[in-house]
Amino acid sequence: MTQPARTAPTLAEVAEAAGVSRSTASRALNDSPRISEETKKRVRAAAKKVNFVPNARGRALAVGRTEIIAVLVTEPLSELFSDPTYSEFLSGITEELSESSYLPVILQASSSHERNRAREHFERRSFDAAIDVSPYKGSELLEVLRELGVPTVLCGQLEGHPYRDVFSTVYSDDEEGGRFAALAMKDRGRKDIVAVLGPQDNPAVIDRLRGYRAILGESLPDENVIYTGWSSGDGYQATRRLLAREIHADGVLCGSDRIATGVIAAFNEAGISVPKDVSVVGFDDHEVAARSVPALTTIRQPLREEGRMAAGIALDMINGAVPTTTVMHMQLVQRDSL
Amino acid sequence: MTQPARTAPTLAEVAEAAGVSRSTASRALNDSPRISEETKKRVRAAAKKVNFVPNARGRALAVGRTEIIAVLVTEPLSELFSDPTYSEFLSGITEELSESSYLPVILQASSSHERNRAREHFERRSFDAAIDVSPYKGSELLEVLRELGVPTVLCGQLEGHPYRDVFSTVYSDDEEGGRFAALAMKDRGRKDIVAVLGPQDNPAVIDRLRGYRAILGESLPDENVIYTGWSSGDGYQATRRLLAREIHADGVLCGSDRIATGVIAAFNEAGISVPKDVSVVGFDDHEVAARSVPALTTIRQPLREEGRMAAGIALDMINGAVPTTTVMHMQLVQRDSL
DNA sequence: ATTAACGGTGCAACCGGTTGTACAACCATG
DNA sequence: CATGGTTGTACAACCGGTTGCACCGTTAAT
Repeated sequence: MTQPARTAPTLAEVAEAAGVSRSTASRALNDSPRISEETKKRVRAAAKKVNFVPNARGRALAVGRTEIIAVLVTEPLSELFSDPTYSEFLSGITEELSESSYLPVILQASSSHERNRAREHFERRSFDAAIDVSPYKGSELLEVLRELGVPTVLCGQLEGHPYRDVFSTVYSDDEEGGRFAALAMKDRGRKDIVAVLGPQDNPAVIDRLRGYRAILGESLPDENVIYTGWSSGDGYQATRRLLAREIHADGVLCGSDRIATGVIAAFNEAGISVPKDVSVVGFDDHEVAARSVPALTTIRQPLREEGRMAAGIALDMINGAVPTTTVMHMQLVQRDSL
Repeated sequence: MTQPARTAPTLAEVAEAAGVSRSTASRALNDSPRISEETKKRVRAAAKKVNFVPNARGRALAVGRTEIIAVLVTEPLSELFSDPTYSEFLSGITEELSESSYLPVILQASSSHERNRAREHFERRSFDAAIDVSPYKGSELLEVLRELGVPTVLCGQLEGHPYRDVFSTVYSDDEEGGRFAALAMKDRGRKDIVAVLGPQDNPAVIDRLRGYRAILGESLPDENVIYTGWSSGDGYQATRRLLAREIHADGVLCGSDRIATGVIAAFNEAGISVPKDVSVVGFDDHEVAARSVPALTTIRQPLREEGRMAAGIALDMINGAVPTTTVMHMQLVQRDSL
C-alpha cells in the first residue's frame, strides 16, 4: 500500500503536547535563557515524541534566511565537471557548508538567459549569499548583487574592480606561485629559461609571469615567453616549435601541469632528457602531475582550502561581517622534473 | 560608498501604489480570471514601477513549495565530476529544470553523516522532490523519502525493489542495448563472439549480457564471457589472456568503451587488425569512442535525455502525477570498429 | 418592482515559524 | 502589608505571500 504523505507535525502540536504556548515551545527548542530548565525538558520530550522537525519554509520566512548559498559558475556544467580545478574548489565549499546548516546551489551563469534566471532568483531573495567562482565575466550580475545587497564572495583577483568595498575576495597569489617556480629554477642553477603559458589575457597568466620576472629578470627574455592554450597538446606543439627554432633552454616554466606533460613528451621525442638536460616546472598540482614520468615538480594552488575559505567568509558576511580580502599561499611541490 | 541593502518592495506596496488591496494585487499578478483586465493592467504597472519581485520565502510558505529539487548522489563530489556519465545526466536535469522555476540541489549521500543531513533536510521539507541518481545504495534514505511522501524519481533499474508503487523510475534498457550490439555483430557475419564485461554482479552487466544472449544464443558460450573491471587496462589484460589461451574469436562485445580501447590496443599489439580480422563493439558512447582508432562502434545510452526525463517526471509528480516507469532506448552508433 | 445571478473586489485567515511586550506569580525588602 | 524586582510564560504581531468567503454594484429575468 502507498503510505500517504503524513502532514508533518507543527510547532503548535508540540506546544499542545507539552502543555505550553507556541512561543514557549519555540523558545524552549531554541534554548532561550528565558525558559526554565524544567519546561525545556518537557518541550523537548514532546517534540521528540511527535517527531517534530521545524519546517524550513516557515523558519525561513520568520528569520529572513533561506540557509541556501548560491555558487555562480560561468562554465557549462559538462566543462565544469571535467575540470578538476573546479571540482576541488566546489568540494571545499561543500565541505565547509556541510558543517553548518547551509546548502550550496550551483547556479550557471554563462548564457545571458541563465544570468537572467539567476538574477531573478536573487531578486526573490532565494539565497542568503553568493560565491562567484569566476567573477571575470558576467559583471552585470555582480552589479545586481551589489544593488540587492547580497553578501558576495569573489574567487579570483579582479584587478581594479569597483566592488572591493562591498564584496569579499579570496584568491591564490599567482605572482607568489610564479616566484616559487622561478626560484626553484634559479636554485637549480638554470639560466636560460623559457615560459610556456596559457592565453596572454588571462589574469592568472599575467600574475604568474610577473612572479617569474621578479626572480629571473633578464634570464627570461620576452622572446622566450610563449602564450598558448592550457592543454597538453598546446605544450607539445609549443615545444616542437621551440626546438625547430633551435632555442637553447635549460629550464621550462609551464602555465599548467597539462602543458608540462606535453612539453616533456616533446623533449622525450627529441631525445632530450628531463630533468638531466632541461628542468620543467608545472602549475596547479593537477592529478596528472604525480603520475607523469618524470613526476612533475609543480606549484600547488590550495583550491580546496580556497573553497572552504570562501564558504566560511560567505557565512560570516551573512552574519554581518564586513567584506575582506584573503590571499591564499601557493606551495612548491618538489618532484623529479627539476 | 556602500550601497545599503534595500529592503525589497512587498506586495503591500504594490497594492497601495495601484490603489487596491493586497489580495487583489496578488490575484492580478497571478492572472486570476476573477480580476478585470483593467485592474490587472493597473497592478502590473504599479508592480513594474516599484520593481516588485515576489519574495521566494513568503511564496514558499503560502503555497507549500520551495521550488527546489534535491539530486541525490552517492559518489564523492570529485568522482562525480570526473565521471562523464554523471555530468551528462546532471546536465540533462539542469536543462529541464531551467525551463521551469525549479532549482536542482546536489545532495551527497555517500557517508552516513551525509545521509543524516540529507534526511534532516527532507524532514524540514526543504525540497519538493528528489531524484536519486544511483538508488542501489543508501536505501535507508529511500525509506525516509517514502515515509515522508516526497515525490521521488529513481534513476536505474532496482530489480524487485519494494518502492515501485510510490516512486517513479527512469532507466535505459540495457538488455536492448545488448541486443543492438549483438545484432550488429550478427549482421556483420561474426560467429565466434567473446564478451569482455564489467563486474559480474553489476545490474547493467547482467542485463546487457541477457541482451547479447537473446540474439547470439550458442554463439556466445559461457567460457567466452569474461568479467573484469570497467577500465581500459582491464580490457587490455583480458584480451591478452584470451590470446594466450588461443581462443579464436572474430568479434568482441565490450562492457564499456574504455574496456574496448584496451581490447583494441591488445589486438593491435598482437598484429590482429580491427575491424578486418575482428570486430569490436563498445558501450556508452563515451567521449573516447569517437577519438579511438579505429573509431568505436558502440551503444549510446541517452544519459542527457534520461536526466531531462527524470526532472520532468519529478515536476509532474509534484503536481500530483502518479508514479511511472520509463524506459529510455539505446542506440547503435555505427563507426569503424565493426 | 423585486429578486436572482454575476463579475469584481476586499476582509481576514492561513502557511509555520520567531519575537516584542504584557502580565502573572513569586521572592525579598522596607 | 505595600512595594519592587525577578523569573517564567502567554498573547499577539510579524515575516510576505495566497485564498475562502462575504460583500458590493450592476444587469437581466420574472
